[in-house]
Amino acid sequence: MATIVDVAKRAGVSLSTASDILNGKLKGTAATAGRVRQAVLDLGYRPNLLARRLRTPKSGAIGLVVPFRRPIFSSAVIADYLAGIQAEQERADLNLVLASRRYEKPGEIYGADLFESRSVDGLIVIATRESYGRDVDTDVRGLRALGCPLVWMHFFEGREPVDRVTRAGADAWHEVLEHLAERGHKRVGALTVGIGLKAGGRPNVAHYAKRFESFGMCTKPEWLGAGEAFDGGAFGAAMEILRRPADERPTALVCEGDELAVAALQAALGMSIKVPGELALASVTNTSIGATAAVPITTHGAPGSMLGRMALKRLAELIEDPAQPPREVAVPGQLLVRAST
Amino acid sequence: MATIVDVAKRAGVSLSTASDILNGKLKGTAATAGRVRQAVLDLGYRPNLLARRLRTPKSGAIGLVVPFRRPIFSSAVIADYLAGIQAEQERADLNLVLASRRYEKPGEIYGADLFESRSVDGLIVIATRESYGRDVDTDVRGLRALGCPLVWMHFFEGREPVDRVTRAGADAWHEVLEHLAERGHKRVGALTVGIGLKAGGRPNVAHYAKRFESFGMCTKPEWLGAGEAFDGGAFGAAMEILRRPADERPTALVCEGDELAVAALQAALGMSIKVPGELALASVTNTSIGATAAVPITTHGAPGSMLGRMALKRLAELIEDPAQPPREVAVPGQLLVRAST
DNA sequence: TTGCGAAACCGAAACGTTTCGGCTATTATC
DNA sequence: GATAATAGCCGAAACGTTTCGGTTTCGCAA
Repeated sequence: MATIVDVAKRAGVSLSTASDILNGKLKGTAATAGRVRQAVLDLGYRPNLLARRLRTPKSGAIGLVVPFRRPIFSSAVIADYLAGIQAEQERADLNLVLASRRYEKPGEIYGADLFESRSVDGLIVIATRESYGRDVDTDVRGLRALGCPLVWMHFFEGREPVDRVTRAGADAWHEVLEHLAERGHKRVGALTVGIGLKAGGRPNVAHYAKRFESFGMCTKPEWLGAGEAFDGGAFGAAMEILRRPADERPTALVCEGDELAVAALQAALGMSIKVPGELALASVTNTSIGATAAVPITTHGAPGSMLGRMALKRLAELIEDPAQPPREVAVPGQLLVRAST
Repeated sequence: MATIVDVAKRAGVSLSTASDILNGKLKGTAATAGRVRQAVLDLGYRPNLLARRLRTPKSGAIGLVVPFRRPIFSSAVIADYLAGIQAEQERADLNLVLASRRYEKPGEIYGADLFESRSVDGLIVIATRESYGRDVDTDVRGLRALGCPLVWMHFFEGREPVDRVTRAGADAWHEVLEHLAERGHKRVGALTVGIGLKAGGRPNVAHYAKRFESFGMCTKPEWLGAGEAFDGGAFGAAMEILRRPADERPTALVCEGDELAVAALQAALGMSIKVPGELALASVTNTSIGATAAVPITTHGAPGSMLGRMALKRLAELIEDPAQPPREVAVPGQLLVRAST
């Protein structure tokens, strides 16, 4: 394969001139510049990124750590993040290196191997429920000690300050409930996987109840264990709720994410319950699948792809200037009223 | 960060000795070897892979091309492949570089940029429906011209010979139908996305019908446009089928993949149709989600993760010895009878 | 014509490895 | 105890870039 030396030789210039011209450091005579560019075309020269990166300290790639046990990419939320990251990556001309391992050997730190071997300039960690129980503070400290730029996404249960991209989420429940209250709903159910409002993986039932009461609603929240939601559990839970007699059954259901809402939608349609006529459905976490459901789901918040973009942008900043103090980027959300309410 | 020079200096040996010892090319005296290893620990030395790969012609990474428009990772099939690829990658100690772009600029070849810049040693292309209509032969030829080791997965509509990993799939329909015939089913429906049996994206209805007839079954296949399946379309189609009066409704439903079968399952459960009592369900493409459904789905074929593993293994072979003629690795499948029939 | 600043161009060094050929010390063989 | 074979160790070159510092050339004003 052609190297820059071949190009230079063919163009009749020195190696450094060729390099400078190709990198725009030197304009050069119209004649020389032309010869160099022509030589590139003739020889089909493509710079060897390995060599380039060896010289310039950046690797031009970022690592994506998605600790997983099940095939985690099948989650709509993660897929949305990924879509955003990829879109931004294409713009920024960075490579994306997957490090979706389990990192469960003792002492192993999320993605540290990639950074230490200079394969990547920084990391995006998308911590899923799989990392529950893990002492993520150790990861954060370990990576900081290495000087590894890091942006954390999704669940974080540590105490260490760390750069994160989150949804400005505390208001989602509020705004969705408000919306349902305006529509006159009094009996409202909740379908959640039992995380998000309180650390530890269990829903704070009292907390839910209080929020609902403040809108004059009564509720009976239903939740699923972590993971169940993906295995048809959400569908079953929705069926359970909807099988109640019509005057006990909620007139609206707030779900933690669009995936749950879609499951509930399918349960309702299967039981010939009209949406939104007999059952309104809303989700508090916007996901791409909500928009394309049989009845598009009212939801809240910025799309996950936006969060992905922000994460990559922030990481690029950190790589540029690693000395910045950790900062949480909260992407503001808003209510997206769709057909399901 | 410490380099191998620092290690050598600290251990009091020459650079090349340190390198040889660390790479096992040289055993060395117990004393020297010990000093070198200790120096590595003391300094926290990690080899700079960029430099290593510059010297040795391998990059130690493979590229994963998943042309996508929608967030494609949310497909259970792709997620399964990925899981297998990752499992194998972890074993083989290769990096995985994502190139999930659209590659839709004219003349752009799947993943060629990655290979030309020596970022990867080879490519796995997972062509989804998104690449329909693309002239994939150009991609195959282009990559071959570059000398890029290549393994193709999933849909392939080209003529060029190419290394592929496929399911030994033609028999899946046969075996599943046979199984249902043994169970005494006469009225069997089919739910498919309309590809696989014939190029061009349309199902060959006559072909289906003939197969069914050979088992003494009558059928009325139902199909969905590409993409619809993911947007709740499968669920709707299943509902449509199941709403027919009980003596017209099929007693069994064969679905193209577990995802469709799960959608049908949910539709059935919602309509209080017992599975498998009143409706048997089977899929002809094994996917991880079928096993964990509310009623585990009878399915056929090797799991997608196995295909992923095979693809990576084959690619590793090709990287080792690129001169091999293209070969199709067909992973044999078998019927997996589960609760749904 | 002279002087001067800017631009063009070049050679060499550097990035951190691996590897090749050669030298020396050690061990094995007779 | 002499010689051959082996293992230990080393210096230098190489991988393909970018970049630094320098020299030459050019164009323009005085």
